[in-house]
Amino acid sequence: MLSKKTRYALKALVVLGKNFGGVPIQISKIASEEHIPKKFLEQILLDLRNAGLLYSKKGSGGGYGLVKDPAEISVVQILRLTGGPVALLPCVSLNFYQKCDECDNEVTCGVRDVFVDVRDATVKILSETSIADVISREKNLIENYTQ
Amino acid sequence: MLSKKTRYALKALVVLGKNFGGVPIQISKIASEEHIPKKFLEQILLDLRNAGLLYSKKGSGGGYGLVKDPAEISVVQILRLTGGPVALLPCVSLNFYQKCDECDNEVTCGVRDVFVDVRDATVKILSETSIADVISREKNLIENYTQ
DNA sequence: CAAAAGTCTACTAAATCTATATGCTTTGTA
DNA sequence: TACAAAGCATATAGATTTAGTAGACTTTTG
Repeated sequence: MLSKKTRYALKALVVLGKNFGGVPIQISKIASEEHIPKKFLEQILLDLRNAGLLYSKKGSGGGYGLVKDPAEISVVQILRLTGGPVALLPCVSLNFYQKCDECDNEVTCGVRDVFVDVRDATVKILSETSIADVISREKNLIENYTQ
Repeated sequence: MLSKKTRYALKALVVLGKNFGGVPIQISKIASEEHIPKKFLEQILLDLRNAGLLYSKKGSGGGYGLVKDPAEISVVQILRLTGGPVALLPCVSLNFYQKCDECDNEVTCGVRDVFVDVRDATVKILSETSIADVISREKNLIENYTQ
């Protein structure tokens, strides 16, 4: 399960992605639109800023914006930035690897082997999907929904 | 991430699967072989028994065994039994669905849409993989490893 | 200068997960 | 028949993580 942090980050990036090229958007605006606790969102956006994904502008008229085109930001990148391992087992995680304490030899572990496949499938989807893709999916969904 | 409970369950089922058709195996044996806290494993196997997956035999010479052929037990089934939602978002989970509190309309949520795909890919793999498959994967891995 | 907005750190509350403890029941066998 | 082996069941403790809150500070604009 993704953490709320990750979910909120994705939601916020979609908002910022739609606004790419425009004037900065305030945390409080994103927070109220997306029903995210403002103080929590502050921390999250700060993280994303420190990771180089967002720029920020202080003072009146300030806010946040994407540094890169939303098409250049993959969903998997956000999961990793916000601390969410993609893999379902620590011993299978590419970026948050941890040895299984209960495993004698993980190289010959059948369970692990299965979850390597799961990880690969997940990473494939999430690395091929950008924030721009999420936005366009949303557009399609709204079209079909209101039809 | 899968819980320890789920991991231990899978490990134990692999042991029991290898022994399918034989005499019952004791909790303590599985626990020591797989480095699983015995008391914890007791609870887990009890759950699996109550779910109809295992039979148990009390008293001296007792233990646990699989009710069904390991080829008939899918990995996804174990995840679900041991409380591990397969999906990465609650609003996408087939068996542990929960509404996203922050979402106005989940039907038109682009983020959700992406994770539906992830879920489908994961469920496909995990439902097509049985305990017997895990065992045969393990055999192959050992062969290649010792070569 | 005042208000708007982000920055930074610390803390707390709640939930969940992992593990342990305790006492019980059933079964086989000496 | 007594005793030991083994599972059954529930309660509880401890640890970890997550989610959210608080408060004081800095920068920018008007």
